[in-house]
Amino acid sequence: MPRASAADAARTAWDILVSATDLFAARGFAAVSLDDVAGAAGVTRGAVYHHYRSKAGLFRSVAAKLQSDVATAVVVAAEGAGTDPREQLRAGCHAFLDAITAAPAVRVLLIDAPAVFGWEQWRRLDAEHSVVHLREALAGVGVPDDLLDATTAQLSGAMNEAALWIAQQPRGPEARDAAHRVLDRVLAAAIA
Amino acid sequence: MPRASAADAARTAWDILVSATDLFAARGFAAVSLDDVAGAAGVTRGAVYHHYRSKAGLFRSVAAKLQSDVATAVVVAAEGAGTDPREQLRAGCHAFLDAITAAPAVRVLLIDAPAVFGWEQWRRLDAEHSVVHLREALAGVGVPDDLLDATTAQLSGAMNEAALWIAQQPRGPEARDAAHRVLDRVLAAAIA
DNA sequence: CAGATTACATACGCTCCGTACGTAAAGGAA
DNA sequence: TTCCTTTACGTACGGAGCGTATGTAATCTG
Repeated sequence: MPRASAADAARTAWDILVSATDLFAARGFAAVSLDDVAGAAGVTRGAVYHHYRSKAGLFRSVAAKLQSDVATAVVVAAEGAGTDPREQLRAGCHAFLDAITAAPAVRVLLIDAPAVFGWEQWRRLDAEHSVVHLREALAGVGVPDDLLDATTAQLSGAMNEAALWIAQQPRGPEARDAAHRVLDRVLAAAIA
Repeated sequence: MPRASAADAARTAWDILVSATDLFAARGFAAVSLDDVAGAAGVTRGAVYHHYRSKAGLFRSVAAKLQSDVATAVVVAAEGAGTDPREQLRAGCHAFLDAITAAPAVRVLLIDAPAVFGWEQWRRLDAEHSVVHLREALAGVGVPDDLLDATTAQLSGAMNEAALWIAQQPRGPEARDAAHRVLDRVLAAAIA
């Protein structure tokens, strides 16, 4: 089979990434083979291994993309919420809930990623992109240093579980509303 | 090779379960083969498949055992905390943190289980054993019905993440102490 | 325009899961 | 005791799927 130009190659890599995102989100990491991904992208496994190191490497790229999208939404919301650190924290947290439940991100980021990468490695990736902002925001509203990491972890855990709960709930709007209200109470406690 | 009596068979099943628990906790579900488990237990894969339906079935038994141990510790602590529902809730939650971080349970229950079973199925198993008590306790301290599930989810998520955080932290006692203090603040908010 | 490199496809070995089958001992029934 | 059935494994086999090695043609570079 012939070969494509540099631009086409980038397109191929992108197609693979999109197909992989859809399949991983729908079936989970373990239930998706690289043949599935290659077939959905219209290429063979050779192409996948050319653009990504391994199945885990491909998954890493998928997760990084989703993570980045969520983080962007959070930052935008926080910056658009004025200058009060408390209000920025609130806006960012609520935006996180909405962003991570809207995308096909929930399963990939919150279920499979820790298992595929191992928790410590996943934690580092998460910390670099998303949790940094939460940690900084909590520091900004006066959470004491010795409780900062523990507070960040528990708040992050609460939001993640809330996202999973929303995603699985049949009544979408009501569940989302309830989750946001509970999150406000939890937030109030964390920054009290 | 000869055959063992009924008592010996139960012992074999138990040995397999123990070996599997150790290996799954140490390396994670995906990185452990049934040959590894069989070898550690001193049998062949045939014995494993005789006592358990599949790799996932074996993992399910491992998770159920760990889950049951944690739940028992929580119930004992709650019952030993007097009759005040608030105090029972507090005692149960703190006992949960200690129990799940003490056992080799963290990785199995909080990282691999959701990925292996899928979140909804895992959620059902978890709800039956552990989260029921949390939900009942929260209802008992006056959390309104329309926020009960959301509160249960977020509190559970906060505790799970706290457990993972403790397990990964180099300074064990300090981290544990910080997590318990933050948990008290979160609890206070949830039941306010 | 010729060699080097890129962008794939193809082919192969290896690991590992699940199942089918074999087998020998245990636990009754006569 | 003796036979028969069932249990408790071990062994052997097929298939899926990952990763790597290799082939090949088009593109880029000088």
